[in-house]
Amino acid sequence: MTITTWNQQIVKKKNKEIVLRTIITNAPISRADIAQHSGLNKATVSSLVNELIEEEFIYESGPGESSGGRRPVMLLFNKKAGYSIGLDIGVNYILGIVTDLEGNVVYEKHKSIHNLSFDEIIHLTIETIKNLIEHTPQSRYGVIGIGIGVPGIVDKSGKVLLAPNLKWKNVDLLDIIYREFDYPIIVENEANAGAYGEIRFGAGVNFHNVIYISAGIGIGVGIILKGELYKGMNGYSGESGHMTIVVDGEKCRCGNSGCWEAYASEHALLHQAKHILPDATLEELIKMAEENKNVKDIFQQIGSYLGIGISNLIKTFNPQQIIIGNRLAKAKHLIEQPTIKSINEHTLDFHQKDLQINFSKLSIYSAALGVSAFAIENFLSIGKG
Amino acid sequence: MTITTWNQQIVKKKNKEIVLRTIITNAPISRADIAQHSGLNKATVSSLVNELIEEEFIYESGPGESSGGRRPVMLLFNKKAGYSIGLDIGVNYILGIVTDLEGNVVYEKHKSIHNLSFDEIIHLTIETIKNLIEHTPQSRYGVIGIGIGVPGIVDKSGKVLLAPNLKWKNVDLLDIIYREFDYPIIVENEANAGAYGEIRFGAGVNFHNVIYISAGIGIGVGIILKGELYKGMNGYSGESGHMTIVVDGEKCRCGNSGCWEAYASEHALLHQAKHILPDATLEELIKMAEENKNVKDIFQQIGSYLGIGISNLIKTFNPQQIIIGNRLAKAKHLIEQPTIKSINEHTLDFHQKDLQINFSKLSIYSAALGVSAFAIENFLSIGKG
DNA sequence: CTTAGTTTGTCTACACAATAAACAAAGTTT
DNA sequence: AAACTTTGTTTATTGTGTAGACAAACTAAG
Repeated sequence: MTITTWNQQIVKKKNKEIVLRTIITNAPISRADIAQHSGLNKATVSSLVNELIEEEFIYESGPGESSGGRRPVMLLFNKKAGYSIGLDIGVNYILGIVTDLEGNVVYEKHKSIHNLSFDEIIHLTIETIKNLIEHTPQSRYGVIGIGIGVPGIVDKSGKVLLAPNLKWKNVDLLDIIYREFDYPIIVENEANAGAYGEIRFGAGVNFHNVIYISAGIGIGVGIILKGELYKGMNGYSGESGHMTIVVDGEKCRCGNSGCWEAYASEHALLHQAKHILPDATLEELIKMAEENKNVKDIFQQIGSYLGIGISNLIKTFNPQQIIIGNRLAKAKHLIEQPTIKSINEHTLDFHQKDLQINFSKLSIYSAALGVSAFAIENFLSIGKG
Repeated sequence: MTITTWNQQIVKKKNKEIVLRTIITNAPISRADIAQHSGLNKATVSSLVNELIEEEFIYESGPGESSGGRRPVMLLFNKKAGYSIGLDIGVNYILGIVTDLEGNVVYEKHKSIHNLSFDEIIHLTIETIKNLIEHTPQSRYGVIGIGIGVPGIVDKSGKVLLAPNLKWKNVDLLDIIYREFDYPIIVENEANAGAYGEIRFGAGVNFHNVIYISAGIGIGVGIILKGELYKGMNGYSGESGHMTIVVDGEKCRCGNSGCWEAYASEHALLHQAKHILPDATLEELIKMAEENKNVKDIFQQIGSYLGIGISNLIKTFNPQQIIIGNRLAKAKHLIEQPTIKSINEHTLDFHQKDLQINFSKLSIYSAALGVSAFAIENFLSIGKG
């Protein structure tokens, strides 16, 4: 059982990473500026930059503006050094994307699915990945990894223990996919993926303590602390949708009663709207709410309950930002006000100071971009010499 | 804005810390064993060990058992290299302790207080610290720091924003104490301190994701993630006592209704016992419960509600361990069973796998030992050359 | 008791990364 | 045209960790 010890190689690797991230964040930037920005010596920066150029992670884009002396050589991140693949397996869709290293989608494949068997879903997933790989542009490092988001409980080895809406139990998804594709593979819970997608490319850029509320059929929570995803002991964190907000309240699908998601999810919404229009979809109800006061009231109530659960999380985490995402975010114009009002009423002023409450910016792409970002992150931190 | 860059000095410091911690954890241990255990080179270990001996952080305790060759020289941590001071300011007591670097209490001062004014409490605190310093044994590094735990919301600069039970508001306690004592000072919320105390010296030793429930007059929560205290954006995390568990439920002192602590705290207990015996104390009720079924039932109900809130936290954090501490832990024999039963009923099997539910081991010392440990930790990581 | 082998801890030569300072290159300002 | 400024590279130096040789101190087998 050896610990991570420190030596010169690690120092170099860490500093190289600092240089690369400085370039990614501040591009275009010169060697001299990197040195000043990072505190590293000019010579060190020069040497590391040259290695990064050699490895095609960055490139020189030509001279910049002089500030009274020799003109600097500006450096840019080579976002096309490799490409990442992200998949979001939903209840009635599979969304696959190919992104460059900056998270720009260069190709996507969206398929609606209905009542497919387990085998059919797996087959479709594999076909989708094959298609995505085929459509990945040529590059130095090629496909640098595959990330897959799933609406369920995923352990740290990439096994899906339970995905009620997919009716999956103990599916070793990572293993199944790895048998077909010899790339680094990441399987992650959809809420965790969405959270990461948003802090990397969406509403949470530059935020470090973020709680992402994935409000869909159920409610999942993605927890970003100190800029990193928190997963808990086994990877089962963020099941806050099942926290009790009404002791002995409404029955929940999980067997308990009074769970948050029994009051504030899409499921709860559809359930409440049943007596107005049975079998309505979220999208239909959003339209109806324009003219039907009763439907509008239901959205308001959902927002209000959403705020109560969010308030609970705020008290526990004292986060910098709350991001509301997934399907209910489509009803932003209907639920934003009641949600915020409810949060205001239930939360102490302390906790609301400096707190941002936002909706997802990446819409349906949150989770797919998130898993894609995991793969990129992995590649950038271990992929370099 | 310079980032932490990596160079040889930092490498050395980190490795020295690894060597020291290896000794602390595995003492008595030889140089050769440290090398094998840490992965560092024998020569490196030898050199760092000699520096640590020079600095009196460790010492050679003589030859150990041979394993078939030259007998090893065993090394021990010099727990008497310095002493730390910890204070727990409670509602009706002040507890001060002096501990060695291993957290052993070498001197303590316990004072009960009643209805003291703010100035009187501050004065008493300062007098207590003076007394503790006087009773600190002579050592190489003397008093290495002072930690103070307070039942209230503390920001990251050591300011007490709100301590309802002390009736404090915006008290810059760190500054007040620092004017009197020129030592490193740490002011921390009582639940955070208790959590840290327990993972360092109590029920949570060797656990890394721990939620500490400080169940006193109110309920505070200390959150240990990946072995570190999580404090949130401003330091206000862990106010989970005010999470809603019954929408529109019992009125809480915070202004909201249905808060967890309105159902599961000492305050809730005393409130419910009012009709049986007005003005009873927790200690009296614990005694009464032996023969009075009604009182026993109240404890059971408190335990049951305690479990509901704990279950909420388990779903969110997927922790490795729950530790129940502070005053209600005195009623362990009364509330343990109903609490665990309630947790079982409200929590998914996944989350209960590998989960430990324990009561505080340090009784009244949790918080004082915790802040003392903060000071020690601080000293050991930055105090070394 | 002798001898061979083992373990511990130190010493020496070396490799490697960061750094400071000198320097060359390429610009601006007066 | 001369002096100054800024950028980026080169060179010599410093300070780490490491491998391997070594001496010291022990065990075990004959």
